[in-house]
Amino acid sequence: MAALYHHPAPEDITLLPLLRAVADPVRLGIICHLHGLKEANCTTLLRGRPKSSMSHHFQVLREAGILHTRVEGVQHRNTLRLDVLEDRFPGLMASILRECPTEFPEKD
Amino acid sequence: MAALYHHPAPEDITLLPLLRAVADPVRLGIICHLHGLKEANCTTLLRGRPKSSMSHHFQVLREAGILHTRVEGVQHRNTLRLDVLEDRFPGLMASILRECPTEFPEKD
DNA sequence: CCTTTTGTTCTATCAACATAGAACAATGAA
DNA sequence: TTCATTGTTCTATGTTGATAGAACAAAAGG
Repeated sequence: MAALYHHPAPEDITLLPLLRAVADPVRLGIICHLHGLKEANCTTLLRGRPKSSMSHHFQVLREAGILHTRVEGVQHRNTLRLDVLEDRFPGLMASILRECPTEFPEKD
Repeated sequence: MAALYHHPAPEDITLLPLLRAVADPVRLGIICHLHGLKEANCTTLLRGRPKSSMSHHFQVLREAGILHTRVEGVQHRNTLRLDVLEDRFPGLMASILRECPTEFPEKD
């Protein structure tokens, strides 16, 4: 596994990549789930999807500045960077999280 | 031209299609420009792009519930549905419009 | 009627991206 | 060391969607 992840600095988080990252049903599900759980690893949110797919989505969210990954032993714990995002784009995540479905969908 | 456009009712505007509509550089530019101009027709925002491309983007924005098109003679005037969007997703458009670039980019 | 302007629809093409299997890497435990 | 667990990386595949030309449609004016 990569020893380190790169988390963009707040000033390097830009709107368009952030919107593109959020505008996907699986990633929106991850966001909502993380909002509820506060912290979760990749496997916890698989829901029948392959690990490689989920790993990809976590990467997109990470590079967009939406979540932070902390390595703890063999697990990688992810949290939303809500404080940073609120600072950078006030009200944006709040308006999205307010709409949070319901349930993180199973695959299919 | 189509005699009528279909504008989704506020309760039929959902988050994911809205985010997908906004998460495009050209459409984000249209939104920001409309925010400044209050009203504009398709041709006004061409910026060297073909009409068919812009017409497509206006359609996506319309079907996502983001803008309203009013036919006036041969021109179709577009406005943001800010009141509806604010009602449906409080703070969302505000946080996006706050980031409005700058300038609507020329093609290339 | 003919022409101009505006914008849509049709169609094709191309690129970006989501999906997913397989191999690999890293940690911890037996 | 050996094995299991976790997650990444590589690679291929398939689908979605943006781009754009061409034909079409509707309105207004001559």
